[in-house]
Amino acid sequence: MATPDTRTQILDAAERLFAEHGYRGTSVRAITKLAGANLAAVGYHFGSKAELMAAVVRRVVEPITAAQCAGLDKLLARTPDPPVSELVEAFAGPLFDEMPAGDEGGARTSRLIVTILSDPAEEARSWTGPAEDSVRERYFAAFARVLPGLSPEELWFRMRGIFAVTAVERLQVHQQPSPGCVSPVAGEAARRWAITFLTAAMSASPPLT
Amino acid sequence: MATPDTRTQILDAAERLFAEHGYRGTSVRAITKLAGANLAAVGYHFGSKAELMAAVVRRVVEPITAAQCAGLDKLLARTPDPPVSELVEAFAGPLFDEMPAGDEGGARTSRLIVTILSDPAEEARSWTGPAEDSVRERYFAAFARVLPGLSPEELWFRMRGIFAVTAVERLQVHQQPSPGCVSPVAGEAARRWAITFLTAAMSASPPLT
DNA sequence: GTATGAATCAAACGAACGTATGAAAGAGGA
DNA sequence: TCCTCTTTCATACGTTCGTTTGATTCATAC
Repeated sequence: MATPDTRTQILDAAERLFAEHGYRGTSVRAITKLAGANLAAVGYHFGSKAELMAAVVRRVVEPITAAQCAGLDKLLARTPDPPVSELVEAFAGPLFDEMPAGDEGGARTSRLIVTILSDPAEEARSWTGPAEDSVRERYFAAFARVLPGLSPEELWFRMRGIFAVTAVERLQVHQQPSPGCVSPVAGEAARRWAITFLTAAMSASPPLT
Repeated sequence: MATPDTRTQILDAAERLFAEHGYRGTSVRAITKLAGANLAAVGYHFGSKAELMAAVVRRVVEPITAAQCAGLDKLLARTPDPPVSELVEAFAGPLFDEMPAGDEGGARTSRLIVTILSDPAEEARSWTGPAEDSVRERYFAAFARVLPGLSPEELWFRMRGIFAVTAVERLQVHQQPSPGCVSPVAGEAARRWAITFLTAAMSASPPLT
């Protein structure tokens, strides 16, 4: 197996370290050292640390967004009113599935996603683009159609809930468990649990008042 | 109104800045400047930046944990098998309610909680203590009793889900909304939506296989 | 061979960081 | 007033950070 070029090795190292220590907790020196590259290579290949982060995020998020989009297309081609459980699966499933090659069981990707979402760095706001917004709006419309009793505000609330559960769940898989707390389960079981949990939550009747 | 002492002003400023920019994104200089104190005051009153963060977290988390604990006591004094909805409310409610004085609508607290949970800094692991673990285990036992069909692993999964939804939800209230996405709602409505959403999720039958 | 462009390298820059120091200021009792 | 203890202050130390520079290496085309 041929060793990948410097640019790719930096992307791999950065993805791993950003996921483990966050954007601000990762130094360019640590990235280039892990990648076996020179310190100046980041500037040469990416321009700056922030642009490197943007490239890392793009590489991770794009296949997830594409899978979410394809899943919705497939669902809507069959029927305009798919079951809630299948909408949930099409939306949340790719967050469990889509992993770049070399990702150790999804650890890097999941931590990175949470890092993107929760990083208070100003740069983080621009790390996702219009494609992600578009997919989210299409799912919103589909959910609104099959859950007509919900106000738009409450539906957005619930969609954020889907994201919260999948993201935090996958994050905690790779943190040491708290004492007395059973270690989280990765893989197929967690995916099934999440779909069950979220389908019930999405299907709940809105509160009366 | 008398201006509080330097120590309190530093705590307030630190809570706000840590919540907005994370632990690593906040400098001691920024904290003391916002507090109107001298740079060396952090070292004098708290010893180090990490110990200041621990003091901030303690001040925020303690009333929440206490309220969760009291709510469970009250519930179990009535019946050993409370409804799931009331367990959910007792556990998640304080995350919406307990706010230190001066908190602008809970913004600082909520962001800080998410910052604690998601900060990749090693120091963050020790920011919560045994009291939080203890409360969580008591709720686990109560949920296990009224949801006998769930394996311990799946129940832990669902409890993490409760936390994920409340934390991320409250986080997003104070971020700018994505384009096309209705702005999140704070306060009583969000609380009611969360209880509904999470009660349904917790009550779901476990997946068959 | 040799010229050319991309890629890599060691080294250094200025800025910002957390922390430490010792003097100055203030409060309270003898 | 004088002494003592707490608190505040300006300042500096040593590190680490992201970035830049200019030379060097290397493959390829002439």
